Amino acid sequence: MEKNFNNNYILPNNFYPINKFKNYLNTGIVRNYRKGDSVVSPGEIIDSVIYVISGKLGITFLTEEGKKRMMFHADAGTFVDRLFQSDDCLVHVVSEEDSIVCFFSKDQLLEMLQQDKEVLCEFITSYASKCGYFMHEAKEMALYNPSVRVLRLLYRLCLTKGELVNNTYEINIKLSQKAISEITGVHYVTVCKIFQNLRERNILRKTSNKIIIFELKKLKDLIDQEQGILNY
DNA sequence: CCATTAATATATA
DNA sequence: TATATATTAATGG
Repeated sequence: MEKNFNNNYILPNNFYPINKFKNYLNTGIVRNYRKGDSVVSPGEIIDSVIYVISGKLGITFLTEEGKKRMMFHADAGTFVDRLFQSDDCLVHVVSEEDSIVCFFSKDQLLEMLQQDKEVLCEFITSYASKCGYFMHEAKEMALYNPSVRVLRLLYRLCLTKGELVNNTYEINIKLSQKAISEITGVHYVTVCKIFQNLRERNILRKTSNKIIIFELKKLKDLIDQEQGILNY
């Protein structure tokens, strides 16, 4: 297991995978969903852990005004906990791709964790990775203003996933402005303006599947100023 | 779908 | 009260 695994969960998906659950699929209930299918309706109580065998689930919650907000995505190997959560918000789980999932009840889960120490370790590690993501999220929201949050996300992505290619950093990642908006809580129009601004300053450029950073130091400087960067 | 732009409204320091 | 951010709506790739 890598050291520091807990620090590398920047995006709300690909949390630490629990591969050993695959050995116990026969003890749970396996179901197939098509893209767009609802897996758990808002308010529905299923008292299970939903393990994603393949595909991807999207977990959103409804605001009081009835608007949806993304919480995280559960990729293959990760899970959605609908067992230990205290439910004071309306969570909606939707299949974002054709997916195969396995429902484990509390008894089935506890049995696995008791039988197999490695499963226990993976489960805790996976939960910790998700917990770490949301703790970071809470800290960002509390300490930084919207545009700085976007800059910080880009900076962190560069440090962790950036590759130095002839004097520029390339982050090979498919990340839409809308996704960045969901992660940072910054309105998507504002995200668009931020990228426009960064492009004009020749600090970085984003394409649909790549972010190229020309001036990492300038990016850092903007973050350290702790101000908004949009001036019109 | 996703990104851009403008016009307008809120929010915040 | 100036600046930052959100909202809405229209438009284009």
